[in-house]
Amino acid sequence: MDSEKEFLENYRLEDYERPSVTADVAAFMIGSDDRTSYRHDPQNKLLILLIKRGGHPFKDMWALPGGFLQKGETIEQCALREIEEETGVAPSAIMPVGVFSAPDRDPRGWIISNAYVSVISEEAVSQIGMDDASDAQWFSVSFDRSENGEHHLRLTYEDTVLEAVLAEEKVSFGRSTFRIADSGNIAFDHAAIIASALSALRDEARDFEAIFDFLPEKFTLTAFQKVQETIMNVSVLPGNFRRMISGYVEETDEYVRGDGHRPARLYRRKQ
Amino acid sequence: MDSEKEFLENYRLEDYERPSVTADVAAFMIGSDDRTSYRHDPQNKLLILLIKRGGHPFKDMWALPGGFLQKGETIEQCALREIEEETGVAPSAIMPVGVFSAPDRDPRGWIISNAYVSVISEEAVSQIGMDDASDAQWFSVSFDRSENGEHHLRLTYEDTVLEAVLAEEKVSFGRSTFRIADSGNIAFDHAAIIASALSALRDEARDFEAIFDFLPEKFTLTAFQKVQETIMNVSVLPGNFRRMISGYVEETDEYVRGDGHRPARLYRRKQ
DNA sequence: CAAATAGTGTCTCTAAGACAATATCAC
DNA sequence: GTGATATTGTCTTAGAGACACTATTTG
Repeated sequence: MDSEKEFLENYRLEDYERPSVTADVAAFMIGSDDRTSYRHDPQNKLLILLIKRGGHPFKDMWALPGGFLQKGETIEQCALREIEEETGVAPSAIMPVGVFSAPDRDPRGWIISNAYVSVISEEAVSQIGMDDASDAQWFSVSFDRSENGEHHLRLTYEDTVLEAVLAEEKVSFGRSTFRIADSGNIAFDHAAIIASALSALRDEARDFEAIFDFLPEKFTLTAFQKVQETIMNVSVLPGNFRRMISGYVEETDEYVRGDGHRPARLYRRKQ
Repeated sequence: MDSEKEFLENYRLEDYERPSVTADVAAFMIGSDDRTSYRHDPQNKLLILLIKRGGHPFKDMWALPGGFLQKGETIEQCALREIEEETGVAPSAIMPVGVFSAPDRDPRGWIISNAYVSVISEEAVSQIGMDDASDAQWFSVSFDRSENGEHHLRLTYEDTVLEAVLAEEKVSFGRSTFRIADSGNIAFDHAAIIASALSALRDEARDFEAIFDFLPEKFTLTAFQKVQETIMNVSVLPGNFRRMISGYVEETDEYVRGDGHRPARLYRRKQ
């Protein structure tokens, strides 16, 4: 096994005038904690898929799933293909986040990354199952703004904690990008990509449409609300939430029972 | 001057595994009509910059300004550079719209386009001036949804009318893309890029932040409102508009007089 | 019955839409 | 004065936040 230095000396993108192009995907899922009592409903967690790198550069560090654009496919197809290769599941939704093209972002050379957010429903993944020893794992996500305006991204999987610090930089059109102050041992510039992906996800989740992609076809309104709260990191009073989404969903005749409290009606997406 | 067929036979992107990467920019400006009477304020028009192609493919057709990503620059820098090369003016704002990567979108070969929206203030452009015989011209824009759900994009400059028809296709996250039904003699897939750019611009203009990029430092509230209405293609009662933006602007002590009616106070962006 | 969630109703507050009324200038 | 835009104020309405109250289940 050669050193990273040796590896980089031997690795050489030939000097054409074209960059290599990749798609990197921030794939999110909503997971559930164990329930603490027979009647207490479980808490939700926002999870993101990371891959442990097997080779140089950034060997043994965690990175977003992604890969090179191949001839004959679109960049969206590339992003979908990469997620399916890693999880065995096709994401129910995909959305572009931005293009990361700083010339020095990849030590191998001139490689630009098209970043995507994708969303996978919990039931699809649980049917596949994921090996604990696998190099692909779901990390629990927290992303908050601290007092001094810095953003702290914290990704946790069992004993592994990746904690990155990012500075938000306002650019035109009222948009913002993230500059890495501390990569927290996340490979490449992926800490910044994850921060942008979370921002994009939260922006979209405000109009409820993105939420359905996390849910099965039929769901309780409380499940809907918990997903929304997990993504947005806010909380709404249940009565008000029901009123807000009433136009987006329709009743079914089915109920969920056996949870130690009043059964909840199942709803589905309207239209 | 050889034919397009001959040109394509001689043009050959060598068969590496990497695409060529371009930035194409939809650069918008707000222009003014002539005033119809001494006391009537001029109407506004939304304008977009197009370049007449001098070479194959799509020779003599109109296209968005753009060009190839060069080593050592980011894709945003490439987009800014292309606009400045064509207009002599640096855009006051730039925003990514999407990546267009269909394998057959460019007859020269595998070329993917990073699309950007940019905004240029009228005063900057009018100082430069633009030659009527130039291959770069500002086209007036109209973009509407017809009864059957199709979108009609109409770009006009003097006698030249480009009229494209696009179908809106819903993709995940409540987003939509445009498929070209009739390119209207706009080069490449640029009709779809322009439609996406207009959608993105209208999305952003809803929170007023994007509007400031079209305006000089000091402006009247009516000028602000007209820009917003021109972009969004809606109209608001003046009294209500003033109330809505009151939090975003602050008064100056200056007034605009000489327009055949009551002078208007100049405002500036707050903060 | 207790604890938990499911579901309904109502009061308040804010922001947007409609619209009326006044102000001020160039000609 | 006339016709245009500038500016302010008020009435109404729609929707979100707060909160109280009832309903229904499991252990």
